[in-house]
Amino acid sequence: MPKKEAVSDCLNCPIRSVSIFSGFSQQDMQNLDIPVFTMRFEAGEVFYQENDSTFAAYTIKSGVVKLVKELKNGKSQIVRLLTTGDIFGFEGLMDTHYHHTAVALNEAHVCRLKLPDLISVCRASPHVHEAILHRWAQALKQTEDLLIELGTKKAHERLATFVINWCQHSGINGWAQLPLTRQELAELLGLTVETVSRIMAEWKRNGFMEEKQGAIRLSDETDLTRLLDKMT
Amino acid sequence: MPKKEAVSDCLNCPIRSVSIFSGFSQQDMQNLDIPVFTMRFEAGEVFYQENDSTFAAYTIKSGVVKLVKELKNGKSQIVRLLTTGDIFGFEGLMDTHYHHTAVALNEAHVCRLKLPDLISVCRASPHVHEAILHRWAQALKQTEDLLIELGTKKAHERLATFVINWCQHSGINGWAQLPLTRQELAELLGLTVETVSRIMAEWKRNGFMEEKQGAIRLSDETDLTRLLDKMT
DNA sequence: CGCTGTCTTGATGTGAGTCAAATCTCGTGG
DNA sequence: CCACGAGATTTGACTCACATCAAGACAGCG
Repeated sequence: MPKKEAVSDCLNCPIRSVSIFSGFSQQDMQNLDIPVFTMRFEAGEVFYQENDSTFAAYTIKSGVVKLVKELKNGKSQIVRLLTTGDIFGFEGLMDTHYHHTAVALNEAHVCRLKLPDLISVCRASPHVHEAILHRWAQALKQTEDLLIELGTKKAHERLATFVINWCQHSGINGWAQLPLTRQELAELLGLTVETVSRIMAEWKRNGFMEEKQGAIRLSDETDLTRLLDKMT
Repeated sequence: MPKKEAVSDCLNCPIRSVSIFSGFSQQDMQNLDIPVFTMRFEAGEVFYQENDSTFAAYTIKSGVVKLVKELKNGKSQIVRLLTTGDIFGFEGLMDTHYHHTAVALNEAHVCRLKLPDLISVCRASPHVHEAILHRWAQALKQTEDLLIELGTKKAHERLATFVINWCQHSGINGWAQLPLTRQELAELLGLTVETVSRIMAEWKRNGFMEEKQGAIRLSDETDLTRLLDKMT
């Protein structure tokens, strides 16, 4: 069960600078008189399902969230991965139903904004409107990048691109928490569990990569990188 | 050479109802005092290249335009196909460089709006701002759909989905102009020319499809459709 | 009418999917 | 604290869809 923790203190939010309220002054924030709730979701918990009626939008304070689409044939495709500062559920601004299923991959802290409130903020503030436009653009770019991976690259290359990016973004002295199962990596990259497993196992044997309790580290980044610079 | 035809008569534009000015009244349109040019591009002509400095945005009055990305390894991926009513080059609103190369696939008539003008219109009119947000959302959806095709489906299915959609949208009594070469179909669907050619040739032999001077027709849509309803 | 580029077709190779089973991990309850 | 069991991961053997390489066939156009 997701837990509603508290009314958010947006004014002092640690991620405000990257949020949709980033352009706001102290004053603006104080005028922002709508309820925002901080909530905690456990790994595996679902924010909403594809085709549910839209109801609220979310900002991630910490944690990783996947947006998935399930197909009639039983397969799933992860469409986007979201982390701190990212927003989701904003299709509710223009559509009556969610476009994806949103699931927490690890413990996640998010702020929830009910849509009617969001809409009124949007109307009132060009800042927010603009910020949201930016987020859409960003999402599109991200999706296009993944599209290109799937359309033009082989299994090794897709996985290498992903792992390298992931380690760059969330790496602490080389080690990066990897909250995705092999299955999920497969669903993201358009592969099968077996293929993902085989490749990662191979890299670990090679010494390209280490893995320890859900975290990975690229031992010799150059090797894997060499795999990539032939491409892009 | 693209030909600048004339200053556009936006007020009486045949596609105004689907344009970003769709919410505008007669009055609004008359207040809209910025230069818009109608231009004609021939098949193969390039609107702009990826990484060019952004300069103008376009609305399609007629014709088909592809947005492509070229990779270091020589491959290309078509990221989106655009037709009447679609807009492109709008990343210029938030970025200094174009994200794709835009190419006309057949004779195309477009309206060109210089970015500084567009920005001022945007600021002045929430209508436009909102319309653009909608377009962005639409582009994202379209890209996600393609992503799913590439991530989860086999060659036959990808091609079938595409052809069926294409014929539904642009079909006149069954016949639909198909301004894409096999090569371009391949670049859109993450396949090779040979695979595309083989599959389409097979369908033509089977009687699933006919082809005549650059146009196609699904003879018995049910057969091809049956291929698909197992999926989605 | 020949040339260039597109499309088709065949022969062959291989990357990755499929099926199946062994092994590892980790949370749970005894 | 350990044993158990469910799920995740790895590995192997096999298959097959699609890429690759290599020619022809077929436009459309100067």
